[in-house]
Amino acid sequence: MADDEDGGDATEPVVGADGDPLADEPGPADDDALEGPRRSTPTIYDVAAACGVAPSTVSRAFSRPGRVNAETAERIRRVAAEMGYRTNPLARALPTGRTSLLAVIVADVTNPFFFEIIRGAEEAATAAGYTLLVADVQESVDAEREALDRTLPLVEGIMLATSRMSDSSIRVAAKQRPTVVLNRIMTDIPSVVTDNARGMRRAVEHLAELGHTTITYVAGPEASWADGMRWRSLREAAYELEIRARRIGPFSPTQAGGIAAAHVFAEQRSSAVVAYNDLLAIGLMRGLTRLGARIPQDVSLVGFDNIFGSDFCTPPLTTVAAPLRNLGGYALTVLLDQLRTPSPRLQPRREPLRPALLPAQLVVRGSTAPRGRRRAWGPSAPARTGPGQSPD
Amino acid sequence: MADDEDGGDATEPVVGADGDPLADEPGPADDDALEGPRRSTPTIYDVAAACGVAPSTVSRAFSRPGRVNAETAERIRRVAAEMGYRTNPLARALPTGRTSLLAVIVADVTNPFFFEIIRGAEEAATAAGYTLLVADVQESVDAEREALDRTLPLVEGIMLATSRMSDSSIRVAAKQRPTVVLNRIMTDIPSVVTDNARGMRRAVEHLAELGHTTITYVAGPEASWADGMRWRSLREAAYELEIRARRIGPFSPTQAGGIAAAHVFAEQRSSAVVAYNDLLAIGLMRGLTRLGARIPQDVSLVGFDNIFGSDFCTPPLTTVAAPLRNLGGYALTVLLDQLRTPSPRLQPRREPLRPALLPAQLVVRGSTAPRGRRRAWGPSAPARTGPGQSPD
DNA sequence: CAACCGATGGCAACTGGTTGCCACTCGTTC
DNA sequence: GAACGAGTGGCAACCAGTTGCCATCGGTTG
Repeated sequence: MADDEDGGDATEPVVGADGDPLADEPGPADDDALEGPRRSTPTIYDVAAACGVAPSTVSRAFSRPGRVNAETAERIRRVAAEMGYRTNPLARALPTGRTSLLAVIVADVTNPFFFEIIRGAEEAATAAGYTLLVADVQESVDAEREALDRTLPLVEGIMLATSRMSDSSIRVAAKQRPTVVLNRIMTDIPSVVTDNARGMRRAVEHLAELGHTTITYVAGPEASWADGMRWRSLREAAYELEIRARRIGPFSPTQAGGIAAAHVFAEQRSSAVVAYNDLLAIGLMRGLTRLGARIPQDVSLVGFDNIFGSDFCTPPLTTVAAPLRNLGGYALTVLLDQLRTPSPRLQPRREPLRPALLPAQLVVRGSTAPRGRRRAWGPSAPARTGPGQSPD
Repeated sequence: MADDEDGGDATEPVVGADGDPLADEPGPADDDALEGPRRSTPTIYDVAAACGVAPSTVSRAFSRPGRVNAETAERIRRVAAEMGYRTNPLARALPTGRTSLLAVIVADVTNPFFFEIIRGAEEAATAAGYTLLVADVQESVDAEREALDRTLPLVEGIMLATSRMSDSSIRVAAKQRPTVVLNRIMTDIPSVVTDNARGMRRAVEHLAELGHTTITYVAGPEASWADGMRWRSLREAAYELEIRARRIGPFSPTQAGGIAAAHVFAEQRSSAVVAYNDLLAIGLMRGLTRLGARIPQDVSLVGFDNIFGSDFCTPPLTTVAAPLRNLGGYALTVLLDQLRTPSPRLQPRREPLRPALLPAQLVVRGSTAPRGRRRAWGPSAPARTGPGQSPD
């Protein structure tokens, strides 16, 4: 988070695009530096000539420490620096295949769930000398396949953060490049996931301690693995703690979905709710508030993921925090490990690969409270005249 | 926004990373596909041999429509498709320099200000057949320079979304590749900015219509161009509409900065506030609420940018919406224009380049209201016992 | 003194496309 | 019948590095 945009000086309130921003009327005087902008960067051949050595020696001076006499290497490096030599990554990549690029494919860059994942991955990649290529596929399987097609030949490895593709499509990709999947478990491809089960367990314990005896799970999309997993975990935890568990949904995991869920929930209430994710929880919060319920006095609400914004909705959301930054960073580490050990990929294995489970953490904020006595709210309840809800 | 993460099946609650995820105990039976994973993709040479033509003909069949006899070309394409030939982008890029890559350097991927910008840029890039490389520089000038070093030789053009570097550093980069800057105006490099002046004007008019007579501007970072511009525009608009304008700050444009600003503001109040950006505004909102002020009854609050979350804080924030998606998309278009017209870059020009100003839009939500009568709030006011603010 | 060896540097092939230029064919025109 | 020109295809150079292999050299060992 932190700093923000710079801005433009608008002393010239000119609106609209320049028709041809680069049109340059042929001037008489200032064409002195005719071939100025054409200066291309020097190559190892130029450096070699300047040093009186062979190009291969220059190449080795940079990429094979020790292979060249120390003094010679030093001289070459000095001359190269003076000439402003920079090795051309494309030329290096062609024979070696080492592009120093990694790709992360995210389902939706505008979903705050991914921000910290990208940040974590980028950090780890940069630290390891790699550049990260972020591709947004806007929740489309076709776009994902195309992005993969485009980037696969370019990169040394790929990280699929929440792929929408089938397992077999993922395997096809993994056959070509080292691959790691996030938030999804595959037995033949390294996986990194949040420990949803434990996170849910913590959430249920928290609600139980507050005296709640029935929990409603507001489900996300049916196709989501996480959704199934969270619901199962909730049920198991509730069983152990002797609490009733119910389920409504599925709903789209968006604010709109949450608002829709609020109406369904109003028909079959409970004092506590766990939502599939924060976006849904926030929508639910808005919907319930509009229906006259007070949170957390009437309904305690728990979300999942701890995305940006879950701390400044009102009340701030209690949520099971996914270790987003670590998720991205750790997944990238797994990818780097694969790059370092050039073992045959996707060999049929005796025992399935075990996923890495990263711990979730329950962040208790303002949306959960001890169970109060029952109170009327909702469409059928008498209109409230409390301190004005904002006209939204 | 929309869909969200998939999830892992946690029937096997195994924690931690696999030591060596790819270690494969040498099995006796399944090594039949010995050179299976080693199959490299076919090249134009393979295709040429299969077709009985020269490699150059294959190359032209793909990249020079019409240059090759239609039947021959068709045959080549068919055979290539059968063999699964895909042109190697690296090999193509080496002689031509056409990598089909563009880079966008953002100051902070976790800042919601950038989400839609990235999305817009990525959309435009993909549509034009380019792949977008997103680099996050975490607000660090050094990291930005390094990211630039790393990506410049790889890409065909760069988009600097809110660069922290000096103008001259940007010019150095622009000398090497077509460049466009966002949220910053340079006279010799194409710029795309939000029309802050008009946006601010609309905000001031809105507050004036609500009866406010004094507006406090809560400033962002001093180094920010946008900040200076917004303050100037506010002052000018206020002057014309005969309203008083005041200014406090600078503050860090974060939620924390906003909370700090709340305390300063409490000392010298006014009924209306315009904040440098939404993050600051949201922090301010939280800070003021904690101090006992009611928003919008006691203080009307306007933010800038309309970032993710500004609609679900309480009350929802009235804000000057930057056309984020367009900003990214349009800037990318400008970049593509430069790529298409290979004119000399950065030639000294008679007349300065005019920036493209994209219109902002005032989004009126719940944080602004008609000016009410003065009411006591703040640390000195008698403690309020209103409907419980959540324990945050 | 011969054989050997490690250190060092150069040669040339290789990565996989692109493209300028030339050669050939065939139909047209003077 | 010669000259011309468009349509096609091939040759070979080129992009800028990397790397296997060999030659040379000085020093060491038997």
